[in-house]
Amino acid sequence: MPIKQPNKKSGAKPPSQKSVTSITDVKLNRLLAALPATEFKRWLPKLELIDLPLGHVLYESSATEMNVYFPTTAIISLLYVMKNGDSAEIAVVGNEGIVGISLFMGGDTTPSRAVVQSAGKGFRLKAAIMKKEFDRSGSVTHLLLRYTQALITQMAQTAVCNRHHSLDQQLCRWLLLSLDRLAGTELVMTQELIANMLGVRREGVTEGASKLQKAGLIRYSRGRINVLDRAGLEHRVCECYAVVKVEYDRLLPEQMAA
Amino acid sequence: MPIKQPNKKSGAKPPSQKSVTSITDVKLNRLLAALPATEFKRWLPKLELIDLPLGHVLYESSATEMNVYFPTTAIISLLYVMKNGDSAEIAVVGNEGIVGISLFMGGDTTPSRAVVQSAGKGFRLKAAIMKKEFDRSGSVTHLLLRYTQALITQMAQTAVCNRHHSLDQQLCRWLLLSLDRLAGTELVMTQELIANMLGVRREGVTEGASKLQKAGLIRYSRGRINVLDRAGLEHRVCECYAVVKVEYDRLLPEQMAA
DNA sequence: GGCTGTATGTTCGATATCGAACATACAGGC
DNA sequence: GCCTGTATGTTCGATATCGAACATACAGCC
Repeated sequence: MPIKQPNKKSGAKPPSQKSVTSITDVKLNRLLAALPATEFKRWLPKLELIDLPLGHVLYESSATEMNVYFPTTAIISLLYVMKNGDSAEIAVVGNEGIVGISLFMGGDTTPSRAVVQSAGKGFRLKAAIMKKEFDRSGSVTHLLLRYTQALITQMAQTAVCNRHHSLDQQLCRWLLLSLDRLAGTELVMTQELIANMLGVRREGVTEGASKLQKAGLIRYSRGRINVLDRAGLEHRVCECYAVVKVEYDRLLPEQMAA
Repeated sequence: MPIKQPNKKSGAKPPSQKSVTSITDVKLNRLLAALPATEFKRWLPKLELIDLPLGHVLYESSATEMNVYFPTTAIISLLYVMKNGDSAEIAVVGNEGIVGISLFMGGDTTPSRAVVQSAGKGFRLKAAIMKKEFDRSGSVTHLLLRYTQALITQMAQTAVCNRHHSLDQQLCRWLLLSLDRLAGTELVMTQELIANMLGVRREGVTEGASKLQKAGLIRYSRGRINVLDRAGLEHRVCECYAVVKVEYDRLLPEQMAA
């Protein structure tokens, strides 16, 4: 069962793309939507709507992280890059979450990199404001910490999945995780990029995707993947997907799971 | 450079093993030692010293977690167990940390299991008290969150390591992580158990350990491993060990890094 | 000092993924 | 409608780890 998404892409916003922050847009992010009214009102003028183009780096491994981001229609990938250039995604963040948790966790930075995996929009909040707001209200603290725990589960499960499951299964997991964070059924994503995220060879992804296409579950061509049979993917995926999904549903506020 | 440990095992406590909680013992855990004086005094009578024998399960995947634990001389392994019985360690906690973070993160439980990997002692604090104390003082909140971020780094790096590094390198990483959390240079641990933690075959560990022994870095026999050349291990280990080490030193309070 | 259980060692073929090199084929600009 | 770059497909042998079966060897108990 997919996380339902508001039926709205980056479009549907009339000529009013001025500096006025649209409440409707802000509520696309489910953490922001879950804020108590008081906080929501206070945050609103501080939130900057920004474009997140494919490949854009929100923060780099060792750099001081200056802001946090609340994706609305974009998907952000958190990945670790090693000295030799090898990389692996450790978690993915969509409109259910926030990018830059180390800011309120107290570390300011983390050794990971945050990259836009699927283009879209999101809101930015300045570091100083975020820190202050985190401590100011218990509900904000608890909301963000519950989200962080969900994220921890995703990371841990990724570790286990990397150890024990086949590339094919991990590809299904990755497709489903992305699908849950998108409005439609089309992913704009080359196999090369997927390989980078999963930390495997591009050829491996080609083989895996080819099997899925032959089975009629997906259809792809030149950087566009259409999911035709979501249930089919769920049938092939390893248990890791469900474990993470259940934890997200359990930990995130009611209105968010809907 | 190893994390220095107080030179004290489970021994060194005179006939006074009554219900009186020893301040010296409590301070063996570096999070507890870093508490502000006020909190330390308040917590002291609530902390129960307990034995943590090898293999003891502190909490199970789905069970409600009733307490948190501050290891002093014991080492706890956080592992995920899959339906088919395969498992993998996602992080290890020693006297620098706390077991049961999901309690104050707001989830109460996590889909992981906590097992004693190296016998020793630790302090237990009741769930209700922990929750209240977490919210009561900003310094406690921040101390525990900084530790949590360090833990997150360890998990993420484990995920990457599982993906990209050889069994031999991971074995070195595992030995060093354990060594950092022990007083001496001897690990009481069969190769079978190490295999379980790493999520690999026992034979693989035998081969890896055999190489290390032939190289003169360790010596082992029937469940006891002696590290003879720590620097040699550090020379063979992958970068993952250092990344985690640096983050722990950076994030944990001064007196802890010492 | 022999018995027994657990820990470690060794071997086999099977499999998944890798690394590299190269073939095809589509999309968009001109 | 052709050219070119990027995306995808295919093949090769090399390697690491697996799964299973079996051999050895030490420790502690009687």
